[in-house]
Amino acid sequence: MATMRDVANEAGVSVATVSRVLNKNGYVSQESELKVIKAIEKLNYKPNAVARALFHKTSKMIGLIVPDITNPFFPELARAVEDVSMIYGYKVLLGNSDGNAEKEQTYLDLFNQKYVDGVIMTGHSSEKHISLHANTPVVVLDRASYSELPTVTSDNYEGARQATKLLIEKGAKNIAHIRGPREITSANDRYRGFIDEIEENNMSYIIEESAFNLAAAEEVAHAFFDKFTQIDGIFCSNDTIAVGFLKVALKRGIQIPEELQIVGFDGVAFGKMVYPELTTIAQPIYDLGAVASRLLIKLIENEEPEQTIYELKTRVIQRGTTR
Amino acid sequence: MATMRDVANEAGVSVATVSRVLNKNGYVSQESELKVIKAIEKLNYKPNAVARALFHKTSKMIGLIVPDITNPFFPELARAVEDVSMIYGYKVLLGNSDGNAEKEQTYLDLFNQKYVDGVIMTGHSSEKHISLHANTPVVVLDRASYSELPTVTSDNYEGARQATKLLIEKGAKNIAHIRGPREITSANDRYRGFIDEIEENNMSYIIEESAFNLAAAEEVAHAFFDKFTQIDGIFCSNDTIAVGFLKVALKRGIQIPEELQIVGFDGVAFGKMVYPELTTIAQPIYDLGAVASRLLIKLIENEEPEQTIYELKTRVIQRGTTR
DNA sequence: TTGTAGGCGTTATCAA
DNA sequence: TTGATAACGCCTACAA
Repeated sequence: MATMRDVANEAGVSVATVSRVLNKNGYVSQESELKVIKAIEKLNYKPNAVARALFHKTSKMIGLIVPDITNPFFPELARAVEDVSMIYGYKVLLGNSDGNAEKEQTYLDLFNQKYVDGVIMTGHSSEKHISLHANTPVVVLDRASYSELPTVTSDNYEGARQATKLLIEKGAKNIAHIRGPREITSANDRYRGFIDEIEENNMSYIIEESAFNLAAAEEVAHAFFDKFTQIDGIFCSNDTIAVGFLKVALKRGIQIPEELQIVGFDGVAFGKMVYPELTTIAQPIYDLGAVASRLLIKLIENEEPEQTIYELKTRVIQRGTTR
Repeated sequence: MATMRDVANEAGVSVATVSRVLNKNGYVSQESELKVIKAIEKLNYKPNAVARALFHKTSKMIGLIVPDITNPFFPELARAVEDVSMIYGYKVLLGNSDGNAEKEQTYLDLFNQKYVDGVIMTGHSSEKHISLHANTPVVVLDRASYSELPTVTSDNYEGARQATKLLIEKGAKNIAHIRGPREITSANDRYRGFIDEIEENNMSYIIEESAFNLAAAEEVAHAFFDKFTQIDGIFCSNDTIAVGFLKVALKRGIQIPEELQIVGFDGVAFGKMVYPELTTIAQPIYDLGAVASRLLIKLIENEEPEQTIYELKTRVIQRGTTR
């Protein structure tokens, strides 16, 4: 690897001059500049990011912590973060926390040691624990906004109301909500949205709970269908649960959407892979990531962001599991 | 952030001594060691990874290039890479190449500038282009082994034979193969496996081609079912295509698996989300990533690896789309 | 307009 | 057993 020194020698100037043309600051004659540029090309010189980081205490890297990249919600988010980071010249360091505060802190420490310029945290572990180098900005994604930290979420409450309203409009009379885990803020917001909408319509309802994974959802679904036979509309707290219910319903010969309508939440890709395709409340997943990255980068670069809390709108996607 | 200097001052010794206790090399008295350890704790000192990297020309980071983390095959791979890297003290830098050689090279350059210790490349762009700092090891994942580079793949050829054999065993008489794009090595290997198996059984067959995405697959499927009505078994080059065909078949009222059996390839998570669940040839996705990381780390640490080419076995998973 | 030199935080060499 | 010190590659005063 060629160094600045090599370039300087090749061009017959000092390293300072090379640095000047590289960073376009300070005076440098046309002549010198040309020589330097030629030398750079000839040697295929690329500045050493590590040395730069050491000097600037800044690395042009951002850290991204997700609970589990294997969860279909997060790849799209990660993709967005990477895309926009790249545009602004930032690389992304990835960490899976499994929603575990200790692992989260481990990554935070690692990130600090690497001089990452900022971090995006998603997931639901309590953020009381998080300790980061004082002036490293953090933005929190898809998590409660009870904190002081800049936050980007989608409007889970309103989304849940949309879901419930849709079911009612489509003629469902006996509606159930399968809520997600109580530790997860977004699940709670969706629950509240459901309740408020249904009560405003003076309807009765049923609540069950399931973890956000397929096996759990199927188990809950079996028990559910054994117990309740009159239900003709289900709003599930996310698409995974919805698909679990859909599968079990199909297996039991329940006609979808004629006898039973199902609405999910998230808008992940596999909603289009099942048949009938899943009606769902889509979060703007890519946008969440993109907005979070842009916000973070503004924070990093000390530009005053217009806002520091974003709550993005959800969108109703009507497909085959509603009439 | 406390530096070594601070620790040295606090402990009343020189930075050299601090360095010695940190790296456990060289002589240092019990007494000094204790003082240093205390100072480290008191100041909550963490060594600066960037300075270390600068000195050692090594960063304890590995670069991972995937075509698109959004493609359901890669998150599990990435997770495996991250898990085992973490165990050995390596962090992972992620890049999406979109199968584009130029983007790939961009990441490679970035990685070089950051002193990454090794890189794992997946996807299908030609690797003639790849140029990396001479002694940075690379392992290639899920790609042809026509190269000199250390490679980890699964046995696509044999997997395709398993798929075909299964269809035949289950009584399919008129079998089609929906092959993947011709630029993709694994698609070609699967194609060959299909052909060889079917010819050994003296059966006739039909070949169609589809890109590896749902929309394309559905389109191909519609045209396919318009044209061919006798087909009772389809082996699809990956699970996405298989799900596309399944959806269209279901929509057309074709009984699965009674009238038509479908076998996919990959074993990704959504195969269990559809109903009937997808029968498939599973690649050991997590293992692929884990094996690749371990191999890479051995290469990085100059341990002689036992082998440099791995071809992992696939596994037949019989579910609902076969009898 | 250009070059010299010191420092970013660590490590390793060499004297003491 | 310990401490100066040079070096990793880059950047920025400061001097020339």
